[in-house]
Amino acid sequence: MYLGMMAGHHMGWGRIEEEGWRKGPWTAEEDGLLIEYVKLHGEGRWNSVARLAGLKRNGKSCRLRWVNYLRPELKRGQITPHEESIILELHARWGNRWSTIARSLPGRTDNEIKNYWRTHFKKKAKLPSDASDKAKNRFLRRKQFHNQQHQQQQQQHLQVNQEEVKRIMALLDENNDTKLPCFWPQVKQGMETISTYPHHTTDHQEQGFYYSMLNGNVSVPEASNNEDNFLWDGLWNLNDVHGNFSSTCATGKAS
DNA sequence: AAGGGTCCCAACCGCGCGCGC
DNA sequence: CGCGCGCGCGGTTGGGACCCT
Repeated sequence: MYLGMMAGHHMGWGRIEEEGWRKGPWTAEEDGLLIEYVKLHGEGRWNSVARLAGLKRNGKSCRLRWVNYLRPELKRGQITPHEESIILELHARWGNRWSTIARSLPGRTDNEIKNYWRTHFKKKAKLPSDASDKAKNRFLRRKQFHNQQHQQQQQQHLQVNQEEVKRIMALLDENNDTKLPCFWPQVKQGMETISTYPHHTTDHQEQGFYYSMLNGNVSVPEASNNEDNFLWDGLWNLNDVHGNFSSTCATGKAS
C-alpha cells in the first residue's frame, strides 16, 4: 500500500554515485528487494544487502530505509497527543537523544520524533506570540480530524482499561510487599478520576500523564537524584504485577 | 492568481563506538 | 595497540505540499 504511494512520490531523481551506489528516493522494486532480504536473512549485516539482494544501495542506506520506513511494526499516521506529551516530557529529561525517546514510543522512529520535535517545538519556542498563535492554530486545525479519531479510539481503550485499572489497584493495595513510589496515592487518585471522568481532564500535561498511565507509558519527571530514578523504576515495572498494564512500554530494542 | 514563506519528512552525512583480527 | 568494519546516532539537507499575503 504505502510502497506504491512513496514510490511514485519522489521518482525521477534517483541517481548513481561514483562508487556505483544508488542514492535518493527508493523505488517500490528496491523496497521489495529489501523486504525480501530481511525476510530471508533478518536485520543486520547491511553491507551484504547489495550483494545478496541485488540492490545498488550501500548498507547504510538499506538500514535507514528498513528502520525508518519498511519495518512492519512501524506506526503510520500523525503523532497522537498522548505521544506528543511523552515526547515533550522525555525531551525535557534527555534532550536530543532521539533514539532513547523513540524506545518509549513503540512504532515510532527516532527520525520521526526528531522531525516532529523540530517542526513543532524547536521553532515555536522562538516565535513571537502572534506568530506562535498562528502556528498553533494551524497545527490544531490539522490535528482536529486526527484528534477526533484518536478520541474515539481512547474512548474504546478506556472502557476496556477501566476494569483493568481497578483490578490493578486492588492488586497493588493487597500486595503490601510491592514497592510503590511515594506519589502512588496521587497516581491512584488520578487513575480513579480518569476511570470516572475519562474525558474531562483539561490540563494537557495531566491528561498526557493519565493517558500514559493507562497505556503503560509512564511519563517521566526530571530526574534529580538516584532516589527518583529508583522510584520511577518501580512504577515503570508495574507490568511485573500485571502483564498487560505495560504492554506498550519499552520495545525489544530498548531491552 | 501568484509567489514567497513555511511545513513536513525521507534520505543523506559525519562522527563515534564496539568488536574482531 | 591499531586498524578496518559494521552499525547506530544526531544533525542537516532537499524538495514537494501546503499556506498566507
